[in-house]
Amino acid sequence: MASKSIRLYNTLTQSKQPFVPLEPGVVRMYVCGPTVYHHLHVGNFRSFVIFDTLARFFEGQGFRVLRVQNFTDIDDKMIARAKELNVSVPELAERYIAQYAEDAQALAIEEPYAAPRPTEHIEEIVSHIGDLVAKGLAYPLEGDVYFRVSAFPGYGKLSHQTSEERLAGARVEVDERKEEPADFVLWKGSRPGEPNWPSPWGPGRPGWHIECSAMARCYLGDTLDIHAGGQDLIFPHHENEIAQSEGLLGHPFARYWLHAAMLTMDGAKMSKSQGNIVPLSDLRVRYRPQAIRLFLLSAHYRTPLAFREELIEGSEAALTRIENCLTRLGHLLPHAAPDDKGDQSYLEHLEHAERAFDEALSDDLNTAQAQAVLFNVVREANTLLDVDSAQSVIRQADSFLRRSLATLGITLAEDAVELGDEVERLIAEREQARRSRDFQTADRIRDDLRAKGIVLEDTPQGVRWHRG
RNA sequence: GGCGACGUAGCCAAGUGGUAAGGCAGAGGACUGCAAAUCCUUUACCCCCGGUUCGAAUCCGGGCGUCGCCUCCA
Repeated sequence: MASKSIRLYNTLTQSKQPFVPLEPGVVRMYVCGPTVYHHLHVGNFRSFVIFDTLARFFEGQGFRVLRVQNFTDIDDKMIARAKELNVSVPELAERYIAQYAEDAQALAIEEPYAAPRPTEHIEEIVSHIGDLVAKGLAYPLEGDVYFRVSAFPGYGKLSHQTSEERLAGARVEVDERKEEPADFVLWKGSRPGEPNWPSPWGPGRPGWHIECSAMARCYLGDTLDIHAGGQDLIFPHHENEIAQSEGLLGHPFARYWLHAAMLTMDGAKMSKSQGNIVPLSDLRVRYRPQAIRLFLLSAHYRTPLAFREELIEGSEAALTRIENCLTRLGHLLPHAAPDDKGDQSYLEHLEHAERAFDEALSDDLNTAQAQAVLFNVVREANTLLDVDSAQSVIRQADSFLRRSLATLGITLAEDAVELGDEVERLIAEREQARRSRDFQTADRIRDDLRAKGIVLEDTPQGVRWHRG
């Protein structure tokens, strides 16, 4: 059979490559996290959910995953926003890190191995910059420190464009003090009143790009297996990280660079600066978070995904369909034939589906394809349950669905098992009424319970209920 | 202008050489006391024009259109 290898599209090589970790069985993965100055929107979470799913898949395949995802808690935006809200920068950071945590929990994003913040790693950052200066790769300038792009020959290898090529279309004001327009800031001297830390070049704060280089190295070592983020980070952020890290250390910073495409809204990228954002904290109270996650994984991660609220509604319907299937499986299990063999051909079919599901995710994390496999199993299981069922089949279908959902990070809330005596009594009463063909009473009870959020469904195996 | 992508049913979206996954929505039907759930049926000239090939949504060329990055950005 084809190799079981996982293939990932590497932005660096612009091709899909078999994934081979540096250390067998361990995946060292750094995901660029958010700047915590505002509510995060659904678009931000697309990439976090995607790379969380990748980590879950690796784990399911037996890897140990060291996933680091940072919080940027100091930069110009943080300072400006803190001033706007009249709070300190650390207070601002705490507020939005807490907000992120709530959002992430709702979307079932697993706790990372580490969630570092630059303000807690100033020492490593300053030291990294100092080494770059000593090596001639950076130069101090009036309290700032800049990276000398001309001293790093590989600059442009990730974004596949040299700085000269970029210059042609440059529409940006160039800081005339810099040696070259492409040089970027590593350390930013502070102005009065701004948060600052001591350094050999005077008080200041880290530039944006350096934090990831320094913190990734700190937690994961000199070479990462995977470095991931949104496509909009390819340039300049990740290009600069490569320069900072490889310039200093002299070997590859990350072996696989993964980039998630943007979530779009009316054809344009969802982004704060364009003012077309939907904060996750708003969305998740209107729609089930699991449905939001299902939606975010409904397209392949390198394809732009169109966002509209009605699409989330569609995902809710799809999610309900899966849950109904699981409910049916659970409900029918006690009534099924205790036949150990079950339907042999269907069991084989399920095994095939399991392979197909893994294969889809192995192929550059094709979550859309994986979802298709999952929904096919839902339909086939339903078909089977309509006519016949054996316990072995039910158990296996149930376990396939649960395992697949867990891999995608779709965690289903189990209905509370307790209905309460009163409700139990009403359900029994309705059953009695139905048996005596008193449908008026039966329907009245059903309506009453529905009003209380308990939905009854009559099946050949007896009444079934769910909350809704 | 440079670099990188994309254009598949009403909508979202898989599929990189052998006549098109999946989800949502719509229509019809089966089942049901009625519902609910479920199942079945049903909707695609794969942007356009050339080329390569026995054969292309899939490869090549051209065109049209859209998006991203080049400035903070997941």
